[in-house]
Amino acid sequence: MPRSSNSSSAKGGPVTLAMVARRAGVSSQTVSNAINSPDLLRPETLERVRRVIDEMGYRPSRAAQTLRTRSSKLIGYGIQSAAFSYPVLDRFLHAVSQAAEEAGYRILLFACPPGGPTLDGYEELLDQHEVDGFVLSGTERGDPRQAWLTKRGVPFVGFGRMWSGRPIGDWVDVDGASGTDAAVEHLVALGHRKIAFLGWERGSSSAGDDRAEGWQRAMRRHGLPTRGRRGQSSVNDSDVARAAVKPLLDGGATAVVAASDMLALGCYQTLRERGQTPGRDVAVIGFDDSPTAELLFPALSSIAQPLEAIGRECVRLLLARMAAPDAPPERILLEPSLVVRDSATASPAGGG
Amino acid sequence: MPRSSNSSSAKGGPVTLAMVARRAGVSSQTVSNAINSPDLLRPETLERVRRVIDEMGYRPSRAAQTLRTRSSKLIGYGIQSAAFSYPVLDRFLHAVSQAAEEAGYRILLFACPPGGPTLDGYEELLDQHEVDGFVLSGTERGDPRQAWLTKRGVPFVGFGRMWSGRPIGDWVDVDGASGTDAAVEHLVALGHRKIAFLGWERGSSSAGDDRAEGWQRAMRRHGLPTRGRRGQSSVNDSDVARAAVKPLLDGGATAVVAASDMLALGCYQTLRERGQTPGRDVAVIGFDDSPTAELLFPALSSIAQPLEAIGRECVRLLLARMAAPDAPPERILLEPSLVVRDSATASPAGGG
DNA sequence: TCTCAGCGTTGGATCGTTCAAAAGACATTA
DNA sequence: TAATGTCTTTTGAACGATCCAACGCTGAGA
Repeated sequence: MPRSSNSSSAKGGPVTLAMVARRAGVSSQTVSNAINSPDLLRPETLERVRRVIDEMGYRPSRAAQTLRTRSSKLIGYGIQSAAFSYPVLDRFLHAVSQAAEEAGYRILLFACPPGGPTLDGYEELLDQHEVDGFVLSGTERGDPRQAWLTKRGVPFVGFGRMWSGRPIGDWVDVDGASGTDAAVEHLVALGHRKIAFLGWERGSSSAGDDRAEGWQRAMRRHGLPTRGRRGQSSVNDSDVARAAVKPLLDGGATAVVAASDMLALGCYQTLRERGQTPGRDVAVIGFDDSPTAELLFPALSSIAQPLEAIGRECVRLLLARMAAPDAPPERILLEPSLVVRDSATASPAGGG
Repeated sequence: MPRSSNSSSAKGGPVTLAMVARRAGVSSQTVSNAINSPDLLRPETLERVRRVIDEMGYRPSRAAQTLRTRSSKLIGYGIQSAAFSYPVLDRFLHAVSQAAEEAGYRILLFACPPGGPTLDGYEELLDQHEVDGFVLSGTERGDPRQAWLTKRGVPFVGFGRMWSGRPIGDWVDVDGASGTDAAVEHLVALGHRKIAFLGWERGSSSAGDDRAEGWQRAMRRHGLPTRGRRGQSSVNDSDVARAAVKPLLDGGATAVVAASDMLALGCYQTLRERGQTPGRDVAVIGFDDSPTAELLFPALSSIAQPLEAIGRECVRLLLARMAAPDAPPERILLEPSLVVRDSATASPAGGG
């Protein structure tokens, strides 16, 4: 089957609908139908048209489709400045892209200025009809995007719960509380009782609060005290992170559950500085399962997010919203999974 | 100045060229000229049209522009499967996006299947006129993309030298050799003589070979032997990485320069396993300056790539290629910078 | 016999923009 | 006055697809 490409570099320019139509001896509308509503055609016509499409290597022009249908089949994603580094962004983007492509969509990147996303970028993309919807991430309290997009009737989905006052919009999130809960369970089973939590400042990050919550409820369930066992670091400051670990260790903690792998690393640092060995003297569990986790010594136990599923669900919810703008919002909470490595396999040194 | 938005959610649909024209009392072509060739208009007409454009919040429809001009103002970037994790991808993508936007372009993501990029994704994007060009990364020997794109006359730029036989195409790369050379210089200044290099298998990665080369030439310049001081790990296997470090340490190396932060971490692991402390017993320098480098204990010295500059140059070269398809190829080699942290500040323990 | 819905297909209008070329305005020159 | 040229604006036709309203024909129901 000689399937030549629709290359515009080949002589004669791109293959158009009309060219296919002429060669197949039908009108261009019929060719269009062959692609978009094959059931309208008589089987033999369909067969013939399809063969010609294949022979000529025809592919519809996205620009023309977009102009006519007013749908670009593009999904916008604002990529934040690297200030707040997200170690698994590459996997997330790959997952979203792949899921989008399976539905005939693609991801359009645009740069969000440092210091939090503004609405300008979103407005420009919309006004120019460049995108059909958005995937948001890093949605925090006070983020104006959700309300603004909702008001304008723009489809969007958030990766991360959106808790600006009353909940609005669709989102997909990971049940962080469930993850830290499982981490505590694992540590308790090993015999740990003094389990600390190292997170961010209360209220500064909703995901952080969520993860703290899981730790707290698991501790309570086992009748273990949490008082004085919660350390608060500021976001993105490794010095503060290290300082925040100290009172926890001074309090005799034999295990630390951290709200991110970065914080877990701060914990490693402080332990090393004191001449202690992470994993042996104090068990550590991180969050995110970033690529470096398994390369550390000892290998860092961490709570892995199901990124492929997240990407899939984001796209699914977004397409559903486009199809039914007035349907009730849908929220998906996915389970993370605890990846146990050497940093959390030992029982407490002093017996708990 | 009441600048209302071009929202399609507002009643009446989007603002078009014709609507602006009617309101300004000119033809739509004149409005188009006001935007694309302002010098054709009489100053007072230009002023009036511009005011109306601003009042109505008009923004040209990208789809219509694309259809007419045959240029989508989009740049394709194939994001590889997460198998080969690249820790600074987020910073690279942000940099490229930002640079692209300053030139009126945006980045279109598409998922490359695991196991190396295929041409299908590129062909589809081209045939549908979705992109004007590509940014490639992870270009290795035997990569068919460069030759294929060149043959079809598609503009592209590589991040990473493209060494498939004779060089083709434009690229931007980091002078890895210069980076490892500087690392050796730094270590020599500290008094180290037995400086090992931990890289990947010879020939498996061109960037890896390049980085090895810099180490070798610096060693030779100082009259230091390199024999038996080069360790070879396979890509992406931390066990092999750890094993590869051992002979280097057994050989009495007091410092290790690694071809990536991942490999440097393997080095940390092996040292810890032997009860040694990285940075104190053996100096370690990584490559990439991934976000975790400064969070390790001791903080990992690393060679940082100028990602913002890389993004800017990629876009610049790509646009130049589009403007002049037959111009001679341009290659940019950027200098990385050594970031010294605790892992490489001590003189050799035994005196070198 | 007449109407009418359904069949697979078609022609024409349309989406919003830019290109090419014609047309108008105005001053200059013969 | 008419011809010439320059500067500014308009007209008409694409770009390549989809939407809509019909086409002529058949068979079923009234």
